[in-house]
Amino acid sequence: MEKKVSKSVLKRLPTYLAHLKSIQDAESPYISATALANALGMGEVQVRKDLAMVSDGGRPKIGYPRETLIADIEQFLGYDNTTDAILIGVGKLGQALMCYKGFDEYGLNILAGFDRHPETKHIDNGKPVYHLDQLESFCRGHKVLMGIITVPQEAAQNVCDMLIRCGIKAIWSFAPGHLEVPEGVMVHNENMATSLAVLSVHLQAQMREKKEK
Amino acid sequence: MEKKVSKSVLKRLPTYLAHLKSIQDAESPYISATALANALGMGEVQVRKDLAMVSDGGRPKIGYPRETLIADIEQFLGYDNTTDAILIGVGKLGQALMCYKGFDEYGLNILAGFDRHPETKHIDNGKPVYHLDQLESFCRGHKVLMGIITVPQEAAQNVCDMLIRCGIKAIWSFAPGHLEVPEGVMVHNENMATSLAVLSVHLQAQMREKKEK
DNA sequence: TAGATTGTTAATCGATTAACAATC
DNA sequence: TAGATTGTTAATCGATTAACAATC
Repeated sequence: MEKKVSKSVLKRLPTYLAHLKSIQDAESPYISATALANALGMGEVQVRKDLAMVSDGGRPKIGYPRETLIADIEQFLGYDNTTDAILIGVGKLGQALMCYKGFDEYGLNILAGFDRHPETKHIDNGKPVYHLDQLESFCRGHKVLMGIITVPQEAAQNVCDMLIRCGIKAIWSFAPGHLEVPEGVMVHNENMATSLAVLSVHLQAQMREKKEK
Repeated sequence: MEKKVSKSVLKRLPTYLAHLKSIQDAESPYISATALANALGMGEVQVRKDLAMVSDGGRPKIGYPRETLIADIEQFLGYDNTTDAILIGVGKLGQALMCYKGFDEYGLNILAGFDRHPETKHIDNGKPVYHLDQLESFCRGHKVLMGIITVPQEAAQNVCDMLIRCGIKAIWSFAPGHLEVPEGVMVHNENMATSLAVLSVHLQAQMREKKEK
């Protein structure tokens, strides 16, 4: 356990975690890699290997104790100690994210939103919205390391540069374009266009198939 | 051009497209794979190979005519003819997606939203919100093939089953869990948890590094 | 012609899958 | 013991990168 884990493994871990949590009231307190794989439609060898990366609680014939496995994955993903984040661009999407309660489970805590026109924005759950001018002092003061970008594409790189000046090390961007960042800063693009591309091409293939019959 | 394209290539295409569109007023009407690669921080061989999959307009020494390339990628991704979709679960996220104007560019058109309590929901841009009871007749009537799921995890599989009964072939889900679907139907999970996992692990590594110094 | 760029063919790398030994 | 399951080692597969020939 605790070896170097590739990005592909990393991306599968939350899926396991979600499933493990969803069956917490099951009969047995144990679950095998095989059972997990079947439930998620994945290869059992892959699941077993992935689990071996983050846990060492597996026992032949029995499987993994569910609670321990959940704890191991959460610890590995850093969900056990919360990450503070700020969000820039309090439009509809920004508001949706700020109000989403599920992030607690992932150890994410959005402290505040920032916007060019904070006075017109209101967040249902009472989280504050500040003017962009206050970004740097807030980030430094609260030692914030993660920034969420939900501004239009035109403003994204600009906002990104600001975040970097504020000491942000991880950026979660919902703007469709590429962002230029220095080394040591990680950007993850929540790329809706990518998802649509995959689905769109699938539908095209489907329709072509149908026609040919 | 028009060969079988792997998923990894598919996922990169929207990135190229976005960049190409963002520089439409550049001096030259041509762009080389090298230039694209540099702008996006990618390997130039990879970009060239990707482009070769969808276009045949590249000319040595000159590069690709930008407009043609854009058209080729859009055609390949099926962005040129619009896909009609419906959305289920008109909460904050659902509303944000229904109001997002950028989807036009990807050929996606969200016709309507469906909800268990449509009377309490209102969409800014006037798109209709219907009761779930009307889902099947609407989908059949409008020959809708794509469904977007923005309901809480507990309801997701249920809604998913409904969509399949309505003849939906592509599902874009924002619920965090795994969805069970029959063959021929594609699910794409917009998995926020995955993104967070990648960023979270990066931050952990960063902090560990800092401590060690 | 020389140089930049394309597209293809071969080599490398990494991730997935298969085979198998270990263990409860 | 027999069978299920783990974890590891080897084989396969696919995707990326490197090398090179073709072309404007």
